[in-house]
Amino acid sequence: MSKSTDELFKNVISHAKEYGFVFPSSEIYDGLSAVYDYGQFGAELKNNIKTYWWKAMVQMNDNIVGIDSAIFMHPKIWKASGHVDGFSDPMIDNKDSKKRYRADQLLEDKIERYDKDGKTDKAEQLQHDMDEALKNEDLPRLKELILEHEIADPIGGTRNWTDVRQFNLMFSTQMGAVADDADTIYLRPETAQGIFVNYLNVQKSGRMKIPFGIAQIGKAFRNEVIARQFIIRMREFEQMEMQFFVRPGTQKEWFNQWKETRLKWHLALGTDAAKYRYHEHTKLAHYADAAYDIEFEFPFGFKEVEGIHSRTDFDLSQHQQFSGKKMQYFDPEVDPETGKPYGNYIPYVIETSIGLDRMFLLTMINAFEEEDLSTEDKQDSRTVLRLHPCLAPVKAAIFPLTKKDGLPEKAREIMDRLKVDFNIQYEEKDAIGKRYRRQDAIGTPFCITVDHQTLEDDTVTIRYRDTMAQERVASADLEKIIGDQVSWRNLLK
RNA sequence: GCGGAAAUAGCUCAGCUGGUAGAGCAUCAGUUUCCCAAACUGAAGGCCGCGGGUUCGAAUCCCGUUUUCCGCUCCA
Repeated sequence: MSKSTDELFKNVISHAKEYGFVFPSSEIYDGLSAVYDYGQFGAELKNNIKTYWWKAMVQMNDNIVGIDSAIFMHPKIWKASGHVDGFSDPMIDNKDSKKRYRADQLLEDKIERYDKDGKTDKAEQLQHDMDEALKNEDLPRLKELILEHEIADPIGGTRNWTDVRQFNLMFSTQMGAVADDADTIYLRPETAQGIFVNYLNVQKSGRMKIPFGIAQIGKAFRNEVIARQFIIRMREFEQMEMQFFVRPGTQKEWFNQWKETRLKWHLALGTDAAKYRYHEHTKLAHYADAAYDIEFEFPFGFKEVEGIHSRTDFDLSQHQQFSGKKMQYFDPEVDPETGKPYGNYIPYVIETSIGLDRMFLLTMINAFEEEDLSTEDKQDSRTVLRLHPCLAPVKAAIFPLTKKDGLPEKAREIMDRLKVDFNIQYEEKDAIGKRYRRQDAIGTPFCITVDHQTLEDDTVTIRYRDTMAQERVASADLEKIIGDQVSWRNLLK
């Protein structure tokens, strides 16, 4: 990482905190690792990003509908999805080789070796001890066993082990007043399952015909071993996901289409296309038959912002098996090859899944500029967030040029008119230039100044964030001028 | 998780070999000015991340801990 990009990232983080975009969670108590809160402008920006996504996905596609499923779900769902078995392992690290192993697998290997060597007594004893320890979730005991049986790192060969730790990516809690294993439920580690388990409800109640999609925006939780780089990897984060249900055999086409559609969504914001790239997964997850990430070049390198995955019929099949409910869809359309309807099948799924917090950070980094405005006479600079007007937290700020002569009253009158349509700020403190710069720092695209001429002919000046140029316009035209610029039409057309 | 670095005002940082806590910007009140960081006057803001230890005395030295950043590792 070069020094300047490193600086950029730090400056964005400082800026985000200083101007009320992102704060460390629980900061007065020293913060909580990898948890962040959105401040007054951050919340607005985040909501605008959500709106852009929701409109582009749900409103603009008549075959996609949106839902909002609960964070708590039946625990069996996570068994069906593979999350329970995939992510609750006792792990141990070797301090010399820095390799991490599953503690139970190291012991299993040892048992096998005892068996091979004819030491069946030892094998049985160890098996018994291990089962006991696993059952009781006695992690110190697992380490004792590893030490007792002199198990060495298969790669490094040393026995310099850390303690055994339970790695479970899912947060768990108890439902019901009595703490009992049977009542353990999880905070969802992804929003996708909320869509899969509602697939039948939506399809039937909405009379949806394949191909169709279900979209959702919501929080997900992962107990990451390490979480760093600001809001790139958080323990509580927000996803915007869409699962698109298609006829088996057509998944490739749809996959390619969504891959392109989603990148276009990003580029419509005016981001430099060179900052984006696709990354193809070569090692596919157990559920996928194709997977691409859309990556963005953050100051610390390319990072995944969005994933487009072809999930086959894995999830719906699993839920059919675990729930005992049929997940099939009857497709009445006639197959030209056979001349008969396609009939019953479990749909294949194309998933688009974007990390909202990452999108937020991307937007901030992309918009952030420390512009040098120095002239020969004096040094000058400004910090400006060049946010797309649709995403800007505050659409316009209204300033009376001075605090006297009835200008504040006039300015407030205009604000009261505009605030019905737009998020507006009013400021009368400090010199006009300073107020302009303050608004630049939070990305407000327009500043409207009420001066003495306003009282005579009802015109105001409008000053543009990006060019810093000013224009005199009729106050009555403001709704149209601002409205045109912040209209979602600019992004969705 | 391992290794490295850091933590002092809202932000950026200074604070020497231990001896009363500092600056710039920002904030608030006022005067003045008025179209791009104005000036002046005044004010507020600090458990020097937290806990222990050494010391007559710790922001400063030592130990622990929390949080953050960097590298590895991890991320179905």
